[in-house]
Amino acid sequence: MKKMNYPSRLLKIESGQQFSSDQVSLFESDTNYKKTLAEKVDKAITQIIDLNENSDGMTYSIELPKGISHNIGDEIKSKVVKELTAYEVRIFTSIVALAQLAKARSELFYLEKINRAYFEVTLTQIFKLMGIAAGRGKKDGDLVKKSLLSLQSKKFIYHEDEQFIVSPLVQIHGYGTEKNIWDTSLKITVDSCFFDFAKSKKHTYFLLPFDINKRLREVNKGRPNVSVELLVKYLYQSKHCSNVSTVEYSHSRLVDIMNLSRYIKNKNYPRIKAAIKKGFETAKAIDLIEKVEESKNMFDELKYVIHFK
DNA sequence: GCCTTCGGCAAGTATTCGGA
DNA sequence: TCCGAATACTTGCCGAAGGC
Repeated sequence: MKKMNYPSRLLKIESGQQFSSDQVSLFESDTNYKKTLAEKVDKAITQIIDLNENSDGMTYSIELPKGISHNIGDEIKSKVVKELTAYEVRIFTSIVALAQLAKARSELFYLEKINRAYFEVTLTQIFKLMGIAAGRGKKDGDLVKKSLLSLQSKKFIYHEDEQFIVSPLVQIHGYGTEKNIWDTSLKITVDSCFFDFAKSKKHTYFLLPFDINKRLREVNKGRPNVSVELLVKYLYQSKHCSNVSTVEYSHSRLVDIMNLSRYIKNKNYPRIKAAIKKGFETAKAIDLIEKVEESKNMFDELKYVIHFK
């Protein structure tokens, strides 16, 4: 198996794009809808603050999707909102791959009542999919463990049928305390958005190479950039879902999907272009795209025409 | 003169390297 | 194999520069 089926829905949640503009306008116009969401979010925030105040060294947090305006003060936000790191994005990729491998071995179990899937993994398996060579030191193990823990203490907001869900996407149940951290089996449950591929809907997933994290590590040294990792996934999605060899992204769309508003917030505008450039350079380096041309769309806005390999 | 933007700095984070 | 140091890169912040 060379490629995994990556659920499009998960990618949307990762990049804060889980609500369409139609849904966003519904939140703004439909008071009932808005109230339901606000109540859920408020409840989650209270819970997070509570947990953080009485915590065991863990930091709990929430991801707020784009377009959903909610009255949360900056002071509260700084306490509860923590953006996804590139490492966490890579963990998502690894977990999707492992869930799929478990499914192929009939070792993935769907728990209907909580709409989650259960399976078991080892740190060695996660390591391999993170692209880190086996037999590395304790420090690397701690790093992966830390990201896993950070992911499970992070709540995401999304939609399941007519229901709002505010919940972690990945949860680890029963961490092994054995000395051999590498081959201890970790009991994991993931939300249903991890296994959308099980349904027969067309284009609810796209193909992503199993060794994508390894390739990304090879071409980019040092601390990884979350925007670059997200763009690469979106480009794989575009390639999978399109019959033509080129695809166009407007500048503002890239700012959205790459979550570049963090630079706008700090007025670091040059970093936006730099991040986009680095994203394309990375995609070229992993042989995903051939070249990118800059052009203008019908609204005279900057757009990028991407030629796939 | 005020506001926006830039660029540099320090702190934080991930990775590699090399000595014990 | 482990651990700290060095390296590479990101991020947040703040003051200086520039435009209106």
